[in-house]
Amino acid sequence: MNTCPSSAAGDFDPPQIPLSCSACPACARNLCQAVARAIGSFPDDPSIEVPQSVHLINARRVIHWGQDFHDVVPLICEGWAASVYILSDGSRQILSILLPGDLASTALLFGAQAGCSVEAITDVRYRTFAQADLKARLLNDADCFARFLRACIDETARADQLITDLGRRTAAERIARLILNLQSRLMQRGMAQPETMEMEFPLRHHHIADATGLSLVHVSKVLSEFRRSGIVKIGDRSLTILEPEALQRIALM
Amino acid sequence: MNTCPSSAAGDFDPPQIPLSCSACPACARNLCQAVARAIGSFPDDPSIEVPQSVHLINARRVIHWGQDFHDVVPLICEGWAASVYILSDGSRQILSILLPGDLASTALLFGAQAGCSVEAITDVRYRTFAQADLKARLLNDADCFARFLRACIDETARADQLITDLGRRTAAERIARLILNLQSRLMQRGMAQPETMEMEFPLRHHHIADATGLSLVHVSKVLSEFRRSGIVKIGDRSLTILEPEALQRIALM
DNA sequence: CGGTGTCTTGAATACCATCAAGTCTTGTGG
DNA sequence: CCACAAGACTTGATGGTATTCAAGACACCG
Repeated sequence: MNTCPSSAAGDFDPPQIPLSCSACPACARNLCQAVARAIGSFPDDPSIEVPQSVHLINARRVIHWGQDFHDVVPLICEGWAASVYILSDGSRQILSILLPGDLASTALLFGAQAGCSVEAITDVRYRTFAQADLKARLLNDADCFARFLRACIDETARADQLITDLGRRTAAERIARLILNLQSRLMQRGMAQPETMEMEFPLRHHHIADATGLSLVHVSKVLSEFRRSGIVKIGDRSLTILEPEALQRIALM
Repeated sequence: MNTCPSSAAGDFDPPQIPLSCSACPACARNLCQAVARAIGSFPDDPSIEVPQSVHLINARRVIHWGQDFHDVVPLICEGWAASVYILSDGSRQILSILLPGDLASTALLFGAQAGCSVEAITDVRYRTFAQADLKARLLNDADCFARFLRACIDETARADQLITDLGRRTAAERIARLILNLQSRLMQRGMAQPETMEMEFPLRHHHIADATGLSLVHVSKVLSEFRRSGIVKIGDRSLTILEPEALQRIALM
């Protein structure tokens, strides 16, 4: 795991960047590769590396403030993050959990101020892209554009699912679906074992609560019930799905 | 009001199409004009009119089935519609209420099957655009592309707001926000009176319930309370906001 | 060692869903 | 034109799901 001294500015080891980007499980299927190549900051050509666009940040720190204006958009390279909307009374709603390769928000690419913040769940390495660069590239590079559209569609589909989850499903259903969705996304990235059904799971209960629109206390009760009935095993930042069929039955898939 | 005999196929009066499109309050600010001009079906050049892409449909009918594949996407010309996700147990969640000028879903433009249906709330006139035409145009026409991005951003922002509404707000808050959102969107189109605060309001209670994730019964109770306290007046498919400040206070804006 | 963050459990309560019954309107066909 | 059915809205009673409040256990860290 990366640990960052304190500041968000680039305090890192330059030669490691190309190495870790090449190993990034999301590089091939996401915007990252296409955009970075287009802009000229991809490891293909380390001489044009743009190191100041890469940042390390500690868990529970804010990557991107929603109320500010930005001309850049962050892309998660390593670790977990979340885009969060914070209400005036202090309560919070997680709009999306961001995994490696995810852009903070595809719409935020163009729309300056989105109102939602991005927070690190684990220690996170991310890079930022300038809106102007991206906008120009999308119209000139068909591959970029196709990946961008794919990312938009995925994001919209997941948002629609989340809306129906919050509007029409019970607590157990929401939590089961969150787990299954994360597992599926981790599998796409080769970050979860297909056989053992074990996955990295750094979410705290309050993250699950904010993602599912529930209270922290109730999340604890539902998860305890899942554990008692032998559906999942949770331990030390990891989660194992012991009975996938049971979990899918709960999730109404 | 348009009344359509029965079928969804084009059973209409061709010369009226250009007339009504010119009068469309959404034409100027939306994709419609730019795209239609690009594809060659805009009233600017009636000779290339594509009448078979225009449809009339009755209230409570389905415009677009979510489980089917489509190579076209509907754009609302007149009337109100809704994009709805239907669960296996029959319960429903409205993802978005569609007003004149709205594309059913900007992501659906490219992603074939989205899983959500589009239903007419009132009698609706809509036109369909072929995905292929649009996709090509967006890359060639900067004005088209800009409007498309704007529509994407608006749609994403409203989806994010809906997620936090459903996850973190009470019934009264959700309903107040729904009313204010609709009023704001109608104003943009010149379809609501700024002075009298009166607006067309064809939503049934079950529409409000499905849009806010509440039960039909509870919607009735909250609206009755709003009426009793003199905040809104509801009558014959119209709604008047009598005390805007009170409504905004409830909505936590 | 206190401070902070995390998780758990129980009790009381609030919010909203469900059930049920009734009124009223709208549309349809005989 | 009337009868009937279906849709729309309201209201009260009851119950369940999830929140809030509260207190305690545990781990981690400076």
